[in-house]
Amino acid sequence: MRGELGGIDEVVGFHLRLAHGAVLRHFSEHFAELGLTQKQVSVLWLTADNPGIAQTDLAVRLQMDRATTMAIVHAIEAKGLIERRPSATDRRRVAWFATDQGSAALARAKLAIGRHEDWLKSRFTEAELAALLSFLKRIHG
Amino acid sequence: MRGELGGIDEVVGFHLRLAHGAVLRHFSEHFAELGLTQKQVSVLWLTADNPGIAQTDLAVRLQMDRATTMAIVHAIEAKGLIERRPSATDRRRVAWFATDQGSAALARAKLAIGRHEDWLKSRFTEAELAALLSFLKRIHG
DNA sequence: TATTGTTATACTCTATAACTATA
DNA sequence: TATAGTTATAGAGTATAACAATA
Repeated sequence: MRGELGGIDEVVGFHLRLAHGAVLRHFSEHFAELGLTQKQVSVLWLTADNPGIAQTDLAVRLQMDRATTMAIVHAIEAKGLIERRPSATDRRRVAWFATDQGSAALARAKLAIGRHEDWLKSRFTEAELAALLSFLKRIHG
Repeated sequence: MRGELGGIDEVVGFHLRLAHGAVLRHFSEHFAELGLTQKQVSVLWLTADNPGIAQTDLAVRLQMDRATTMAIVHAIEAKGLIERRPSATDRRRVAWFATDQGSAALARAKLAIGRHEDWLKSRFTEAELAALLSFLKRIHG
């Protein structure tokens, strides 16, 4: 029944939070040697796949505030993994590109995330995985 | 295929993070007047449902570090929503109980969370919801 | 020796508000 | 007026390390 609440175990948001925490914990514990957080890898990955992307575009893709995006972009810029160039058409914008070092770091990160994803996916059949992915996309729009 | 990674959109953990963020954002934006975070409500709820629960038990149920649990427990203790009593059998332990004020706050929070959950659940059929819940539980164990 | 609660500390993520430069 | 980037600031959540009291 919708709209009725008994114990906290019935709350979908509760289990979503625990699941997210478990996955984040696994990533942090197993891939600390990467020197990159999940979020930093996301920004690096999106930048490598979309050369010249601006911070506002990254913010939209990652559903983050502009200021939050700044902090993450600047953290991986400081590591030398991405670099900025002025936009040719709009001088307010900054175009971001992965450096060679960034591409190499991303390749390493993808291997780690591949193992991480296999650990996560091992619980599910292919059909279940497709359903889960569809459900999650429906939640975040 | 497992073990292969193309774009970031194929990464389950990526969508889990976005979904979690979207739900957290909806809760924060719509129920700021509660004066309680999701996490604080969780602790209050578990305490009300399990009178005399200890911090370590809360930590296990919420998959948190003891120190992290402390911060949340003490925050809602400071609001007067839960109170401590020494354990009768083990003097190291603290037994936690919801106060009358805490029970009232929890009742209000449950109404808010009910609306929040309806917003979340509106995307799914009953069968899909059962599947989603099962998947999430499988992830966090 | 192990467990419970505690404190100090630090890092990540998140957001708001206000500012500058540009459109 | 609106947008892009920036900075300052603050709060929430997370974790590690070390300690005292108790088991």
